[in-house]
Order: sequence, then C-alpha cells, then structure tokens
Amino acid sequence: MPSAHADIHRTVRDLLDQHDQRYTAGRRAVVAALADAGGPVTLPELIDRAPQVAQSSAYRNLAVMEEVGAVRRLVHSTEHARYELAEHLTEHHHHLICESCGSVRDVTLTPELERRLDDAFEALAAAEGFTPTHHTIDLYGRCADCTSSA
Amino acid sequence: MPSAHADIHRTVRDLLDQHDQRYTAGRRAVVAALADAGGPVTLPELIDRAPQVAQSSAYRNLAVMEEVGAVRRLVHSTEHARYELAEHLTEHHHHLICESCGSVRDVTLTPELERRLDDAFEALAAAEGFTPTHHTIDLYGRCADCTSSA
DNA sequence: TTGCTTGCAAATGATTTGCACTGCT
DNA sequence: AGCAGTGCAAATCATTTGCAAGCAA
Repeated sequence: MPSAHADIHRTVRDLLDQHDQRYTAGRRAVVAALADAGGPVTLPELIDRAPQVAQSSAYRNLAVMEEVGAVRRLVHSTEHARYELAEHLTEHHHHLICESCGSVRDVTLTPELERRLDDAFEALAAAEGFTPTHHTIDLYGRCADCTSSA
Repeated sequence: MPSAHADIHRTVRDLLDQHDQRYTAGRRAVVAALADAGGPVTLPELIDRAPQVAQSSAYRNLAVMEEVGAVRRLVHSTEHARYELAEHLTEHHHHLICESCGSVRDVTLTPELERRLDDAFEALAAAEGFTPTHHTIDLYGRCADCTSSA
C-alpha cells in the first residue's frame, strides 16, 4: 500500500513547493523509508530501505528536506547521524538511547509535563536573552534487548 | 591561582587511580582548561587554553577521562564535539544551544522540576524495560549575541 | 534550452591510530 | 628496566562536493 503515507507525502510536497524545491522520486523514497522506519535511522539503514537512492543523493535530499523543515537530523555520537521526519509530520516526542547498541526509540511525555517544561524553558530563555525554537530530551541507558543479553 | 580547582583535581586523580591510570601534567592541563572554560568546549578551544597539549594527546586524554567518568563528551553537530567535566565535578545541568553560532551555555532547572522529570523518566523506562543512566535536555534557539547582531 | 537532480568518484575534516621517543615508577 | 604517555604524521570514516549526464519545466 504505497498510499499509506499519503498525508505525509502531501505535507512534504507542500513544504518543498514553498521553497521552490521539487518532490522527486528519490525524495519520495527517502520520505517513505523514514515513515516506515518508525524511528530515527542512520544513513546506511535508510539506504537499505531505499536502495534505489545513491548515498550522495540521500545525503543531499536529507539536507534539502531538513532545510525546508520536513526532516530532522539527530546527532548523538561521532558515528552516523540519525534522521527522522520532522515533528510536523509525526508528533512531539523524545528519545531513549541505548548506550550499548546505539538504538534509538521514540517516547512521549504527558502533555501536562511538556507544558510545565515549556513554561520553565520560556522563563529560562527570557532570563538569558535566548530565543528558543525547540527542545530535545534524551534518556540514555540500556535497552531491554541489551539488558537481557548482558 | 593554580589551586583554584584543587578539589576537582583531587577527584579526577581518584577516578584515574581507580582505573590504574596516571594523572599526568597533560591530563591536569586538560582538566584545568575544562574547569576554567565554564561550559562545554570544542577541541580547538581546549587546545587554545592548553597549548602545551598536542592535539592527539588531548583527544586521547579526553577519551581516557571520559572512560573513568571524569569528562563528558557532547555531540550536537557533525562538526566538533564538545567536552565538559562530568557532573560529579560540577552539578547537574542542561544546555542552551545557539543554532546560529553553535555556542553552548549551561543552565539548571529547579530541583522540583528535575524531580518530576526523574519520576516521569523512571515510569517511562520501566514501561519499556529500559534501564536509564542519565538524561540530557537541550534547548535550541538563538543566543542573545546572535539575536542582537541579526 | 535552462536549470535542478543524480551518481560516481574525489575531496574534506574531525577523530583515531602506528610508531618511535620520553618520562614515570 | 619496563611500561604508560606523548607527539608527529599517516590512516579512517562519515559526510560533502566537483563534475558530467539525465530530466523536468
């Protein structure tokens, strides 16, 4: 079912249009791969899921789509960065990062706690003359798989 | 006043001792530079502050001290990583990251909010079978300097 | 045509490593 | 002496970029 992510594709196309960028087959493949992955993926993982796309094109397409706000790049280590769809296309979430195997899972906090955090961040930012755009919360530790196979 | 950070040096020495590592002049210089910096620094910045230390030695010393828990490495971008003293040696804090100039400032939340976060994280982790070791909160935006010189 | 996109291969740049040398212990 | 730490230069590896060819407006 290639239309499972029809809404996502439409939104990405709109974002690209607004920036005079085309939504090519390669870009669609990248977006589909990100949507299917269900979590942030590295470039090698992305290419496994979309082998038609050359590595350099994948990097370039991700960069363009990050520019227009369709994709977000996460950097947690010196190894491969990870890419996910922007929160417009998913929902606000945070990450559980396994320090053993490097896997990353999405999690959400309660809206109430998020609201409290936002309030605290606003206050902090105001005191510092800082203009916040967004925040990330990463929880580091050991995932279930790595714990059981310790 | 080279003894301004006497307590820090003592703690780092202990950590190194426990792992059969020496606290050499080079390592002391790295720690002093980190302590003086008052925030996470990149390797070039570190070397500016401790020019006696060769680049490769700085990398190696930081790696060793990260191993023993004296130093923490932050990776926010594909460029230079940043290094700071571990929280044993400072205090629990988070980061304001300027998306324009890349600078990083330390900030703290209220103990009460941190406690609520910890509770939420524990609950989350338990539900996922995840064993958390620590968390990071990064606030991205535009720093005061970059805002005024926009 | 005109210009954006692509794929390949080469370049870049942060970090790592091999190796010979210095300095603790 | 014996081994850990250092500095230099060379190697790595993710990511970026130059360039020629393909495609869409």
